[in-house]
Amino acid sequence: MATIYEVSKLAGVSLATVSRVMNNNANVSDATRKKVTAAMDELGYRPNSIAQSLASNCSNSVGLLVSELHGPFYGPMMSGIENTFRNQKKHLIIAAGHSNEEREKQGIEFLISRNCDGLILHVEAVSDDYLIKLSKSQVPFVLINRFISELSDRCIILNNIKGGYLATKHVLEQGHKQIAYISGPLWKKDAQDRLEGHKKALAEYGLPFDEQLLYQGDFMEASGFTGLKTLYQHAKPFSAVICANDEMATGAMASARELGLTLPDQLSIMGYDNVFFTRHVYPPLSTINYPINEMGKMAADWVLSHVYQKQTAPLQTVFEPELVVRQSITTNPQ
Amino acid sequence: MATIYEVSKLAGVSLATVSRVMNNNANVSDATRKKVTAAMDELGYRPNSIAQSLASNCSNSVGLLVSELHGPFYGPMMSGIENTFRNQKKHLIIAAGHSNEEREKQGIEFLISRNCDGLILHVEAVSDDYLIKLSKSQVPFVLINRFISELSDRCIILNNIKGGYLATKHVLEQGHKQIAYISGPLWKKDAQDRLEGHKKALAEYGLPFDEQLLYQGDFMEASGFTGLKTLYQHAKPFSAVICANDEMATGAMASARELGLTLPDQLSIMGYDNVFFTRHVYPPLSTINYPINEMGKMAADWVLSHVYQKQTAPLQTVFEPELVVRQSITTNPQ
DNA sequence: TTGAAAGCGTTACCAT
DNA sequence: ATGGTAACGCTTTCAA
Repeated sequence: MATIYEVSKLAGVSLATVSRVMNNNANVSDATRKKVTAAMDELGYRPNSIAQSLASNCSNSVGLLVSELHGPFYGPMMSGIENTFRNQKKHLIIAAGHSNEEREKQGIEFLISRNCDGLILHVEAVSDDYLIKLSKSQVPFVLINRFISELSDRCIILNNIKGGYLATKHVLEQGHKQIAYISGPLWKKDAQDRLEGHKKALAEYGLPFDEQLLYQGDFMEASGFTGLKTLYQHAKPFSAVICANDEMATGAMASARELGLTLPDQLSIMGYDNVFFTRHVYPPLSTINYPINEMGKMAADWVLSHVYQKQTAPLQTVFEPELVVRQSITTNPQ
Repeated sequence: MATIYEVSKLAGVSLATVSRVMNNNANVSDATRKKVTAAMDELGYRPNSIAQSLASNCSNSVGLLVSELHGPFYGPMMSGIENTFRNQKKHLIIAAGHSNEEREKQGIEFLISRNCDGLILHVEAVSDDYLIKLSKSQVPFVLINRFISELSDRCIILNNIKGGYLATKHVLEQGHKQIAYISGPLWKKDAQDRLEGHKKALAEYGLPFDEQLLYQGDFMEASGFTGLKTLYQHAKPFSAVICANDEMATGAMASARELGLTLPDQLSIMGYDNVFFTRHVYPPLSTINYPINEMGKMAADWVLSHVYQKQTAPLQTVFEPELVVRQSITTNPQ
């Protein structure tokens, strides 16, 4: 592999000049620039990005930590991010945190040890304090789907209260009055917010919130399954169940069928996230759109702007959810 | 950030010695090793991986090119890969090729320009020749889901003929005799193989293969939709349709419902890949398992073994598909 | 077992 | 506009 040194020799110029044309920087005369590029072509020269990184103290790499690489949620997010970075010649180093505190910390450590210039973090288990402390350190980072007031300018989030509100309002508008709710784990802010939105909509319709109609799940499919089952067996009757995410809604669907209910006639089900497979379940699931792809892009823009001082479209920090009506909610029940 | 130099000064040893204990290499006396680690702790020393890479000519990074970062197929593959690499302190640089020749080439170029020590490629659009040429160059790479005989030792593939055979055999065993087939794009080897397996099973049951019952799709959902529709409207009757992947099967399901068919009674549908959402469609889709997660891990092991000379479990190059029976195939039709 | 010193391939500052 | 040269932080001979 040819080095900058050989290029400089062949072109009859100094190292510095070659470097200048590489970074098509500074003032280089057209004549020498041509000489140099010709030499590069002749030698098939490729800059060594590692040497560049060392000398410039900039690795051009940004770390991305997600909970899982699989699953319907992270794919679109990573897509958006990868795309905007590649156009900018930055590269993505990806690690998984598995929603587990130790592994999230390890992942962050790992990314930092890889000399990432910046980090995009989708973390769930690590504490606010940890992140606040981290923010005092070297590496700049932006958070997706997490709000910490001390770090509010670097939190890219969805308005979950509104999303929760929209979901329940839609169900109410279809005439449902007895509505069960399967929440996420309530120590998570997004789970709280979605529930809060639910209550808000209920209140707006003059309906009391009934603890008996609430089941606390964990955002995973299985908890939707058992959630619906326990609600159905132990609670008062309800004609609709709202799930705090699509995975649980899917679990609830399976559960409903096992209970012998025909969907959506005997039970309406509402999801949240608009994960891609919700179109494919049967009946197609009504849900709340979570523009995770756009939010990923925004996180990438944040990094571009804050870490690399690039011009980007104006940064936006909170995104708005939208109702997606499909066929899992029945009208005028009973 | 402390450097190796400061550590050496504090510990009262040379640079070389510090380097030795970092790579807990060579023979270093316990005494000095202790001194050095103590100094490191005191300074909070973290090795600079970029400097290490430059000096050692090893970036400890491996490039992964997939078609898409989202979608049900690549997630599990990336998961398997990330996991085995992180344990080995290697990191993954991910790029997307979008099943497009130019972008795949760009992606590979990009990864190479990032000084990856090795590459894992899931490419579809790039030619065999290109890859053969690439194999003569510096970077070692392994291919997933692609077979090139000249490169057979670095092709990690599924036995698709067998998979296609298994799928059709299962349908035949349930008593179906008129079976339609929606294939992938037939210029792709895997699509060909799956179809070949289909024909083989048919032949085994003494049934002729009927071109009229074949629709060539493109592995995307929409083609399953239109595929079923055109088959249904123009072809002779059939009681089952076998799709060359789950996405198309999902499209076919939607199509069937639009045609007013009740599933699975009036039409049995078979998928391929066992992508995770197949459990959630209704009726749950019978399909062929594609152990993509394991294959990803194997690719990672290949790299570990061939690039980093690490000991790994024995390498396996072709994987076997398995039948997954759910509820989308009806028994004894008509 | 340890140390000295020459790289690794760039960038960036200071001259000219 | 161009060149000289010291970093960048580590690894890796080669000697001792």
